[in-house]
Amino acid sequence: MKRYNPVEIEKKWQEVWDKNQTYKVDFSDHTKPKYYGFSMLPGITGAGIHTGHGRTFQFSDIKVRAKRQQGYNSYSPIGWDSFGLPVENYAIKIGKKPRVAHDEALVNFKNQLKRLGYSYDWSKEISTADPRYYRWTQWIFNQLFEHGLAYQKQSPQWWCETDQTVLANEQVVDGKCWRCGNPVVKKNLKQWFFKITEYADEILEATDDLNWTEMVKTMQKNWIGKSEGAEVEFKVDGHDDIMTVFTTRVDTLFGATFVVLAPEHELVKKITTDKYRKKVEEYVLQAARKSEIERMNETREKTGVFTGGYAINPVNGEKIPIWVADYVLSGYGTGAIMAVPAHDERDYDFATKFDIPIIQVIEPELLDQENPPRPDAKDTKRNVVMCLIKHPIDDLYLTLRWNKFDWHNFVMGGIEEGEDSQKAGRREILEETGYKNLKHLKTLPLVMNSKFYAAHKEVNRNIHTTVELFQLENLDQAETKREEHEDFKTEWTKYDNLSQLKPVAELPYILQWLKDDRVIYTDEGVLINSGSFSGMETSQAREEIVAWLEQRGVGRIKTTYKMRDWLISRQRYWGAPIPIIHCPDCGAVAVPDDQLPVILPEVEDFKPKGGATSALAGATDWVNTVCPKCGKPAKRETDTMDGYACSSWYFLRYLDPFNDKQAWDPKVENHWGPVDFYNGADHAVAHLLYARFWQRFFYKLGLVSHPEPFKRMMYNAYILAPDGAKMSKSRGNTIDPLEIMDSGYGADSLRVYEMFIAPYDLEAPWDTRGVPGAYRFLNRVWTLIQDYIDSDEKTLEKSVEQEILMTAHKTIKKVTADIEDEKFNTAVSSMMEAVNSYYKLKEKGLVGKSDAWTFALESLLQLLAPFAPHITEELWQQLGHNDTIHIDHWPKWDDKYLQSDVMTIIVQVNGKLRAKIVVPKNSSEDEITKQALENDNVKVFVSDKKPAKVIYVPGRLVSIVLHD
RNA sequence: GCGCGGAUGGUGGAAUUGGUAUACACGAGAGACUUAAAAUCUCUUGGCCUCACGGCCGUGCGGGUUCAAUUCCCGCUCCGCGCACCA
Repeated sequence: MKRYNPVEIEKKWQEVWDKNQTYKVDFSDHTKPKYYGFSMLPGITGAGIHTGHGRTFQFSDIKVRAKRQQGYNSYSPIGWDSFGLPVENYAIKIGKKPRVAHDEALVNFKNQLKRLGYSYDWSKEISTADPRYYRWTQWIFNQLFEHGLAYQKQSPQWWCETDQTVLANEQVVDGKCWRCGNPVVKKNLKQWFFKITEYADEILEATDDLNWTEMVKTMQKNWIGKSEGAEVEFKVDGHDDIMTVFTTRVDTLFGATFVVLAPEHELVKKITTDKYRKKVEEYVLQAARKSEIERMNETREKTGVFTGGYAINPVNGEKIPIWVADYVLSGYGTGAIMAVPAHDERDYDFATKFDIPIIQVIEPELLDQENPPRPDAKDTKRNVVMCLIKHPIDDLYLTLRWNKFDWHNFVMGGIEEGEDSQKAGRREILEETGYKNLKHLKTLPLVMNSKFYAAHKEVNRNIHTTVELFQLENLDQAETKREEHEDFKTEWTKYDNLSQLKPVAELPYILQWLKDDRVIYTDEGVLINSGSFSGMETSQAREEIVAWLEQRGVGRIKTTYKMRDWLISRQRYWGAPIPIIHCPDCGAVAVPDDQLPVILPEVEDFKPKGGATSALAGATDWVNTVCPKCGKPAKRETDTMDGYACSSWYFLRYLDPFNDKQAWDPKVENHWGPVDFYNGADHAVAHLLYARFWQRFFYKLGLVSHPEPFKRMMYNAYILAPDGAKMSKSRGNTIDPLEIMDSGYGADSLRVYEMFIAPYDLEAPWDTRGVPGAYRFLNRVWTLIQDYIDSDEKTLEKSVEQEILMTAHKTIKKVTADIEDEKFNTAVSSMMEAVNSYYKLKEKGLVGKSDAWTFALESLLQLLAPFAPHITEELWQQLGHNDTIHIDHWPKWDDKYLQSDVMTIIVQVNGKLRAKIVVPKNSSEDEITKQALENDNVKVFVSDKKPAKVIYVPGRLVSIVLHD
């Protein structure tokens, strides 16, 4: 019997696959359905890949391999993200030129990936730094430029001092550079942008329908950050200037008691009066000096200064002060806001700090769930005061416990003509409780509308409640004159027990107020203090107030996005040159398509110089050229493109990698696009948004057949290091797949463990004993099949044959479904179960050549092939097959083998498992329940009691319910 | 702070529409084979009680719905991730 030697057979089969071009795809072959899948383009670094990356690549390999076996023409390409910061920084580190450093690192990458046995079509390998590739990246730039989607703009941008370049918003994480982790600063520079914002709405709308990991969809939606609202114009008092603000809550316009400009806002200088100029200038300067990191780490303590200017609220003509504060961002909306402190937390904090009035303009509408209004009762409307009365010393509140109703609440009463709520409160307290010496502490700054059925008066109450907090100075009581004592008793209640009061619909707000001394109502409700709009629902008011403003030309509906345009300029050498020539007469002129590629010139010193220009500026021969339009001397653009540009279309180049007439042939894309399966553990926002943007642009140009590039995007987790930390080279805790393979376990064991370790979306720590475990499993598969090969013909007993076939068919069904559902870990488990079950028969000497065994073992190999391609190919051949197992070999199951002629029924007594009974499949309900009740153990628990109920769930259980 | 996940043995993790909790693997223990070890094979392995049959408890905590809850509902605690003054 041959022994399982993974190192030997893996080498052998990798050579055979290479030679036979087993995984090579013929694009023109349309005889089979296509399947196009792969993982995110690997970025070249000095470190190579670790087992976490390996797992990521393997997910797509399994999907593609399974489809290939299922009769699809499966294409899994491979390529390299060769341009960009990681390679350049690595080159600087090892003191070699980027091209050389890249080529050397690539050797290790290729070796790793080849040894892992991924089914790539290596004949179509691409690299983004290959001029034959970036020629078309530049061509796409020209297309965008031509369509007004690439433009140059001077603006403050993120700048990384360490990497000496600007960064896109998406590449700044928590105020730090995504690459080096150092804090970034803002620099005002002239930069190239792609106008992704033009596609924001389109991309957003299409997001929900994508079959993508939900988290990624949510992140993208948040990143786009669409918010629908209105612009409102405020006249500046005594100026011709108009101050435009953006708001999503135009319904709160009557509650605006001040307006705020961002420190960078252009109006700040103009409207500041001389008296406040010094302070304002100081504040603006200070805000500019603050790094973003400082702003983020700060507590949210509001700061700001008054400008001396006033704005006029268009809706009521009120003059309200104009402030400058850094809690208003210059880059969002109009960089100016109307502040409504009653209904916005930030504005509230600011207003309380600077003593600015707060005006409530929305009243919450509350319904008492336990005592809802009754349709047959009369409706009564009242203004009411609710009195919270604190004990003079202890943390207790005076409450009323009602005799006839299940009520427990605060002292309440109507506010009468000529009374204010405080006065009414004092009167009610005296009348109902007799307490007379109280001091008023405060008023809840929120009047609430609530509706409930008042049982003691048999009417529906619709009340507007003002809540007053009093404290007793002492416990002196006057005689209470009324008979109300008969209705309730007074009671001191602890703060913690106030939540049990009823009926008090206002309770949540009251409790929050007592606890935090801060209640800001930001939800929907009904307008008050809002002129002719009072009484209107907020949603309706939003529409009507905008209409009102629009009529007068001082406002309009407006949609704003958080997403900004994509900044693509990089002041670094190692990237695709931006194909632009700056001509003194013609301006920025695109290099004509037939002159592409603009080859990245060889330079001696490629290191960043730190200025606003890249190292390319030093290549004078290259920089100095002539204008393609007028022929006059002109200079080339020296910025290179963001590496993300290169990786935003590679999935299209994969479909036509050697085309030197066009980026890809739309006819090929029409058959092979879009990508059926795509996965990765990074780039949830940046790369995936950029790729979607470009795909949509290409779609408009008629170059691709679908508006979305990736049908399925599976966002997987990375495996953690054995120490539970993130695997990283700097921590020194990475695990190199080569090391594991070289130690004798081979790629297949590693691959099986990678899939078995955890579900794809779970971060699980790497267990160094996991690969040996997977090896044991494969070794059992090997032994089992050797046993079969060495055996003679055998006639199996019927029951044994049935058992084998049932296991085989069950496993086929389970693994097929699990791969489809991307539950790779349970797919492996079920194959292990099958092998364990076959092994038991083997130990009994029951393995022998027979149809059942042949089917069981061959189908097992076919199911295992995507996970462990080498051992399965070897054993497939040993079983006498001359073709590869990896093409067109997938087993089918038949449900008829899954049925057994008996079934196990669980018997529960009072919900507890008491017995299991085995009954023939066709038993009737009566037979089964009868048998259940006759079971000895069941009898013990039923004893002499009579079952009150017997529930039978067909094929599952009998549940016997006894009375006490 | 807001949003979204999650919490199951010593460990990684399984469990259709609510219906045998802990599949599979790792680790641990015992045994077989062996001069011995490794490898391999078999058995045991949630806790407590019991000679055993079996019983009681058990899926982060506290309640609820149900004949029946890891699963559904309400309230909490802790952990992870995302967003973070976005008007």
